[in-house]
Amino acid sequence: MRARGLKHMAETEFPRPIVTVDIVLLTLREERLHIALLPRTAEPFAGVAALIGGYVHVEEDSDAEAAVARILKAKAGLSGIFFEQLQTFASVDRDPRDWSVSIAYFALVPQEVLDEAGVALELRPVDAAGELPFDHADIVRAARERLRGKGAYSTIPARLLPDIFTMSELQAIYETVMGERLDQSAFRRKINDLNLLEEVEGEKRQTERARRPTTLYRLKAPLAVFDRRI
Amino acid sequence: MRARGLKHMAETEFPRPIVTVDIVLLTLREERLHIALLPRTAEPFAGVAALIGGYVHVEEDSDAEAAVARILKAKAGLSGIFFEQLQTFASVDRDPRDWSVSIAYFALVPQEVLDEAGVALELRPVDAAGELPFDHADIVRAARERLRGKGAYSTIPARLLPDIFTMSELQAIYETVMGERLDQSAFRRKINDLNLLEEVEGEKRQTERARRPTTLYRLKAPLAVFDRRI
DNA sequence: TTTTGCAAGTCGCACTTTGCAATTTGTTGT
DNA sequence: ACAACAAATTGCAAAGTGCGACTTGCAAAA
Repeated sequence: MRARGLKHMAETEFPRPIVTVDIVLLTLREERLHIALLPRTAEPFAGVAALIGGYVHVEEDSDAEAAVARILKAKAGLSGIFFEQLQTFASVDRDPRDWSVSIAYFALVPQEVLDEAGVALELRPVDAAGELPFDHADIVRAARERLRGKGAYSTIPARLLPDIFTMSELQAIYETVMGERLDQSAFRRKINDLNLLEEVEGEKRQTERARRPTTLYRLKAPLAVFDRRI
Repeated sequence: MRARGLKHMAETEFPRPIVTVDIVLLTLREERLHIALLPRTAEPFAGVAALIGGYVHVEEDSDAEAAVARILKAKAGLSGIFFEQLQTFASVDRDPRDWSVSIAYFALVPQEVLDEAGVALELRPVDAAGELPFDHADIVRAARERLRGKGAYSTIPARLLPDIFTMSELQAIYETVMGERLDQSAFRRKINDLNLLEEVEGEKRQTERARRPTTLYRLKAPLAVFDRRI
């Protein structure tokens, strides 16, 4: 395979760029969105906190999603979480080594799942992430915008919650993702009209202090898209 | 630059995939969306009509958009037209030569501009494009969906029209892009409320047969996004 | 036992946005 | 003058939304 790649590079006379994937892994901590970062293990920027990412391994990965799944498992101990392609960043100056292509993904994980993964990730508030190497700050910004944009029209934000959740938790997630307060009665009406959820019977949950027990729900479908804003 | 690439490939031990850009160039012919294709000049699939595309030239292109602009100019005689990144297709089996990455773009061009370019492009209805090499059928499908999706929430469809157009032409474009009929009075009301257009005074146009002269408009901003569907 | 506090969940109503049908307007050809 | 025809507007019912007030179920405090 290696030889084959080099052979064709010679034939076509075109030097090839570096190809990597980078993952903007978002989760919720204390009501705020955070990105998960890892210290880089190699130059350039060795030791600096950066997006989870790595080279595409052409012998091993059948496609870019396979590379993402492999890297999430190996570097963050996560599998089966939601991710989707965000945007590709490709230019001569984004990496000091060479012309480079980063196929960027964004991924969402409930904080419970991240805790269980038991990997030492650095979490930073997504809106105050500080300095990041390469063009990772741009990538994070693009992810934030995409989540805000698609969040209002889909059940993607629910991927930040465990499978079973309350209506208030769902509303809080949407508020966080969209960065604005939502009216409670309108929110419930819309969610009910859209018929996205099913009640999980019999398992009313009590929270710390005394209050009316909450109905629990789960998503009927893993992903639903609607054509009006929530 | 070439040597630099090879040097680092050796250092990192990772063979690099092929990197290309492919462009889904859409235009309007007889009220229908068409894709513009070009016969391939090299193997594989030499002579077969395919998406406009080519290798990223790392010595020449500062980023992926520069590669797109270069290729559009060289292969289709077009410059200054609208394009935006669509999605990246990256897998071991999409190109028989090697593991390959195609950063796909979609572009919109008014039919008048395409005619003036004077390049022999093959136009096929986007919804009946027939056989296409590689995974180009998937890329076209993704472009069609993206246009339908974003079209309803932005002035992107107007990029299929000349700078100056009538309200009916605009409505017809939206109908074509979204694949559904729209109510005339509701459409006009919405467009006016959104305050996207400015009247071009004094240049009322007459069409073939006798009718009330049409007001002409142009977009105030090259691209506007709204949060309700047209 | 009653009261209080609190979030869950519902209701009513004004206001806005939409979908649809009918009407009016400006032009040319007969 | 009027027929024909697309451009453009109007009126109204139906649907969707924002907002405040109200009811419900529970447990701790009185």
